[in-house]
Amino acid sequence: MDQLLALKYFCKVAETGSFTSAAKSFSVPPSSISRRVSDLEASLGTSLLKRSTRVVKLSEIGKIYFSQVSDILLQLEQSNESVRLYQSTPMGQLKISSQVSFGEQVLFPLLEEFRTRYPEIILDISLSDALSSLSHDDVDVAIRGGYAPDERVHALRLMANDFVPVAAPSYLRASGTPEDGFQLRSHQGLFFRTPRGPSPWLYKQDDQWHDVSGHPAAISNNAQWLKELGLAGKGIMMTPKWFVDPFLKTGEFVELLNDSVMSVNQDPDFAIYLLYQKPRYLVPKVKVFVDFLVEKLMRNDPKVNMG
Amino acid sequence: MDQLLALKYFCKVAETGSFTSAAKSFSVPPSSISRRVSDLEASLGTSLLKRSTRVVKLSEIGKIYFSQVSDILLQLEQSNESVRLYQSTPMGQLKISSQVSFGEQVLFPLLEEFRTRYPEIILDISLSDALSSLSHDDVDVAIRGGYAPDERVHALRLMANDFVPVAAPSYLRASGTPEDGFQLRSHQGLFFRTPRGPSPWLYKQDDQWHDVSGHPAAISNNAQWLKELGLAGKGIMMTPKWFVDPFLKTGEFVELLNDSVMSVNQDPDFAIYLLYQKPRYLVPKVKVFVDFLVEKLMRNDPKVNMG
DNA sequence: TTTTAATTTTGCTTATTAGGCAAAATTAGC
DNA sequence: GCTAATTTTGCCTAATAAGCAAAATTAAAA
Repeated sequence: MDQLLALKYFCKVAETGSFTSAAKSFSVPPSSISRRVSDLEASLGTSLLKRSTRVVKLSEIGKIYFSQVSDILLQLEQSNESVRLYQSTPMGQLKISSQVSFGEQVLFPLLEEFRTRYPEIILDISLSDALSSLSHDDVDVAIRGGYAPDERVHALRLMANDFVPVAAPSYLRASGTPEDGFQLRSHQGLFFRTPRGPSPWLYKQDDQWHDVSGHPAAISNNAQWLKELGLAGKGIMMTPKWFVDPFLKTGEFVELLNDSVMSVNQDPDFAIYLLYQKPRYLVPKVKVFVDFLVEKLMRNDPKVNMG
Repeated sequence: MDQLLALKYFCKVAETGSFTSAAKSFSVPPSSISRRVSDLEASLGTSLLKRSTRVVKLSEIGKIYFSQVSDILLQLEQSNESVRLYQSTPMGQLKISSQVSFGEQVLFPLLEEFRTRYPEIILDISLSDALSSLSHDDVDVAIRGGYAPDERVHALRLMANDFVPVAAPSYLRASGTPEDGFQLRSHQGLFFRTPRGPSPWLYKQDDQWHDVSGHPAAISNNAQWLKELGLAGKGIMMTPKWFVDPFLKTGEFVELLNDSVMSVNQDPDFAIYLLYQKPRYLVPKVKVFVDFLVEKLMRNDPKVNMG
């Protein structure tokens, strides 16, 4: 027996005092109401209603039961309603995981606007360069450089992650400006260590990739420190453009080998990806965050790749 | 969709963290759990659970919904339980309607024991000689002299309602003692007025009923007053034995025409009936009252007639 | 009292939905 | 990468609610 249905029928009969009118309000034949209420009574082993053809009245226990059940139905309806509200108004904690440097450089400056736009969303950002699996940790969205991963997550290509070699003018004055990729091998290098090891310098020539890594002057997983070393003229650094964009504009960094294809990775789909779980019914807080980042970051890089 | 079932499934999954174990506790295949929960999510338009093959966790909204819903399910279970309790422990108001004289003479002396035995039943007695229809007024049981009535009520024959003519010794001394039924016609009569008019005196001879009503000395619907008149020697009264039983024992009243068949009614099934509604599931307070009266009144008159 | 009309209930059939089983898909841990 | 536990899907069967018409019931009117 669909007990909840029976309860709804029973309450409506109790309210209207009639099987017929209850049937009308549910758009079912009166016989359905009669049967469902009878089922309910049978399951409780009690008469809830005193029937007569003209008037249907509640029995004593029926009155008690009705007052309790109608309240319960109301509560349930409110709970369902609150779920729908949760759907419509983005709210709750939004847990974001991001690479450290991207987070500091790109994400943080954007978030204040996001917080203003969605004040009911509480942001919980954790920056880490460790590979975070979405299913493992309690993260709603993750941002990381790499490629589109496994099946169960959406991977949205946020922006390019092209690596370019840069150096401070003081370094170039002291050590010379490399004219082609292979010359990099004789230069000082500032290497970022990913969880999979230091990123090599890759140079593509004639459809062939060559490792042209220079002498390590410093290796770190802290991009900020490497950047400071670079600004101080300690060596050449392979870095995504977005990481040093302000310094390229002021001339504190100079981009090298403009016409060459350089990378730290041979995969052409290497990019910054926004990863989020693929729930059947997309949670609104996630949806608005995804939309927000797309709006802010994909203006000039609209190549989208759904995983 | 059986939403209540889906809610139960969902809560069990949330509690156990597993579809399989939830399925076991309901003795259904895991696929049923999976489908019902999916239905629920679809109807809410949200993901309640974060599934992975090993661990099932609640989503943020799932947590909120679960805490509310599990409470609601608990409340509902308690309501159902309270109905069952009501079933097992006789309690609540018991509305009894009775003829005035029977109530005063027979019922009231018994009720104190009943009240002691079932302290949770609140008795609500209304005495009236009007014909009360059970379906009309808010009466649980009705006691009245008459015959088994319509179909929808149980009519339990409580005890005989034989009418006998009685008179005070002082009256008999003054007016003589009637030796046969027809002599009653020349006597003074104390007549009880039912809602259908004064009750006649009927006398059966050779399978024939004769109206042998005497001269009306007084007519009233108040049996108490008529009894007092009778005791004062003002006339002969046709009365059920139970009404004057104590006075017959003390000799204040004398029963007349012991061997004759006298009545106020030609129906052989005329008796005191206990009437109660025929609910599908007999309310315990009614049941125990019926049982109580049967125990007290039907010892010597066990002829039962179910309507 | 009898009749009438509104209402509930019952008997049937049809449509919907949950259960049941097996196979496929998924993923945590070895 | 493989294994084992778990969830999900596909397909069928069984259970149950809806739908309709007819019967039963009874409060109110004639």
